[in-house]
This record gives sequence, structure tokens and C-alpha cells, in this order.
Amino acid sequence: MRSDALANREALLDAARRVFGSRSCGVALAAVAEEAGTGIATLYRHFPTRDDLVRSVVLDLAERFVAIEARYDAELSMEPERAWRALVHELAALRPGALLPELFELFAKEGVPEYARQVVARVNESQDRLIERARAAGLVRDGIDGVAFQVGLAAVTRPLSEVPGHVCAGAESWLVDVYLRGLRPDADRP
Amino acid sequence: MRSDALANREALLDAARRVFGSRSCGVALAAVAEEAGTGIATLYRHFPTRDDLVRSVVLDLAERFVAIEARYDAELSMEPERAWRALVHELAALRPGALLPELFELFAKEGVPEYARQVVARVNESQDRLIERARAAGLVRDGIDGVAFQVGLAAVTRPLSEVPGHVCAGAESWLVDVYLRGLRPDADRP
DNA sequence: CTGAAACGGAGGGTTTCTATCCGTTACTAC
DNA sequence: GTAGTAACGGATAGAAACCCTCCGTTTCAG
Repeated sequence: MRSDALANREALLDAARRVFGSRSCGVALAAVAEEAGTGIATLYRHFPTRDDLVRSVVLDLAERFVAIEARYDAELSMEPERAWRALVHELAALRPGALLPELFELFAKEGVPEYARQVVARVNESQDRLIERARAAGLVRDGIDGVAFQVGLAAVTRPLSEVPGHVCAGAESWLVDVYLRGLRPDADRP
Repeated sequence: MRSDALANREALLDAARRVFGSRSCGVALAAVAEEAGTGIATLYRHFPTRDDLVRSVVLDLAERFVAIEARYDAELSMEPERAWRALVHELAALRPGALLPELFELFAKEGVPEYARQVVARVNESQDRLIERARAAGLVRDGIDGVAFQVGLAAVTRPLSEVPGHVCAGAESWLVDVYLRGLRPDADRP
């Protein structure tokens, strides 16, 4: 693969993650190409259909999730509270909100390649292990599993509106902190 | 106004609140008419432009908010904790998530009638008083005002996706509870 | 019962998005 | 350095979705 082609592919994936995350997965593909600084034809050359692009973005995001979680592995043992907070803020900064429904939708269809299923299985596993550790450290209450955590994270990072130049961007940091507090077990009432 | 016209108007407002809330404010107006069980022409007769409809829905929602808050006025003094939780769940059940951006957007434009501004001012006032009471009862921590509460409530009741028959409807009740916990002051660390 | 107000939905007109084509650019291998 | 080819860009045809009006039919109220 030629070097410029590879760089464009990366730029497109990045742009798609940003645009999908801040507006919606239904935006015009021209907006993605513009954000990436490429022509529309280049987008179609790398991702022939919209599903190809969305699926690639979802998989890319899943791999980033796993990487972030792996990076905090040691710190989670030493300083659980600080690490947990920093970790969740990093996940939130990727703005996965708009992509969660696509995850459900895409993998409900047929023709999903095997390696994609493996990536998703891996992120689920990683997530479950993570929540279990946070629970053990007293940072997450019983009854929250990996999927629930994911849904909640999507809720607080979901774009507020698909209108481009909108006032409220969503995914504000204080909201993530409220979410983190909300996940904790009750100190006063067991 | 003829009785059937009035009934249709109400049905359209109700339908619009449901459809906007569960999908997005950008849905085709035909979907709203269908949900209301009327023809598309009836919708246009009552609400000549999309903005007319959205503005009416927003105002209707604001009035429902004020009404709900008024209804809990006494109970909030007697049983703050239970009342606060029930109240917020009732507000969440109206699924205001998708409408908050529209509120900002519509009232940023010109030509908003005076009575509409009054309704919005009233709901803001009501909201602020409410948060203040919850704060006094130790149910909400410092630093959360009416607008922040509103944004958070929007986040947890926002539709997950604009795709019609989607898996995840959002606004799940457990998420509202997580939000309520997240708003509380820290018991362990002051 | 009669007149007028309201209704329904088909369809034309317009906007928006998709996806391809082909002349131009720029990387790589020799 | 140059030739060959892979990749690029943007204009644009074609398709889809949506808006909103028109007019024949229905329903309310006096």
C-alpha cells in the first residue's frame, strides 16, 4: 500500500470518528471527507459503502478502548481511584456515544467478518474485567456490568444535536464525573 | 375552534413529543402525523412550519415540567428524598433529551413571541427553586444549577439513535438513578 | 338539514445525498 | 532522472427523501 494512501485512510478514520461522534452517524459522507482534508472519491475508494466506513470506525474505536484499558493495567492496582477516573475520562474523550447503536446494528446484520467479531469479543472481555476490578476497589456498585457501563458512557458522551454549529457539544467533563459518582456504591445506605 | 380540530392538535403535539423524544427533532413530519393518526395536511394546517411545531412542543414540555414540579411541592418538604426521586423520574419519562438543543436554538432566533419567553422564564425559575430545595435537603451537591441539571437530564434521556426500530431506546430508568446518585454530594469526601 | 370548517393523501417541486468518471497529481522502483 | 502506475480530486448525473399544496370528501354545529 502506498504511503499517501495509508495516511489518507488513517485521516479518514480519524475524521469519521470525530464527525460521527460530534454530530451523528447519519451525516453526509462529504462532511467526513472534508474533515479529513481529502476528496470524496478518496473516501469511496477506501470505504466503498457507508457500512464499510462505520464498521471500520467501530472496530478502530474498540481497539483504542482495549489499548487504553491495557495502558492503565498497572496503575489500576496501585492507585485504583485516580486511575479509574483518568481511564474513564480518556474513554469518554473518544466520544463513543453515537457509535454504540451502530455497534448493535452492524453486528446484528449478516456478513460480519470473523476478525471483527473477535475484536468486539475482545473489547467486551476487557471491559468486563475492568468493571470487575473497579467493583472490587469499591468504585462501582453491584449490578453494573460491562454493557451497562458502556450504555451509560454512551449516554454522557452522545452528541446533543446533529445540527453542525450547535451551542451544546455534550460530553462535558463534569458530566462524566457525575456519571462516575453515580456508579459508586452508596456510602450511607447499603 | 371545532372539537375535532382541538383533539387533533393535542394528538399532534403528543405524537411530536414522543417521536422527537425517541428519535430526533429532524424526523420527517410525515412520521409525526402518522404517529398522531392524522393526515399530513392536518399537521400543516395546525403548524404551518416545522419551527412552529417544535416551538409548540418545547413550550408544551416546559409547561408540563412546571406542572410536575408544582405537584411535588408539598411532598418535597415532607419526604424530600422520595419526592425528589419520583419527581426526576417523572421529568425523565417525558424524554426531554432531544428537545433541549431546540430550546437553545429556537430562542436564539428572532421573532419569538413574548408569551413564549415568559413560559421559558417560568420553567427556569421553577427549576432553579427546585434544585435549591434539593441542595438544601442534601440531595444535590454544590455547583449544580438549574441549567446543569437540565443538561444532565437531557443526556440520560436523549435518544440513542435516530434509526427508527432501534434496539436501545435510551432513558432507561436505572440510568436516571445513576444520574441521581451522581448529583449527590460525596458522603465520604467533603 | 345545510353550510362551513376540517380532513386525508396523492403528487409535483425541490433539496440533499450517493457514487462514478476521468483528467491530473505524485509516489516508487529502476 | 524518469517512466509507469497507483492514487487523488471534484464536477456531476442519478436516486432518494422530504416538503407542502391542492382539491374532493368527511364531519361538526347551528
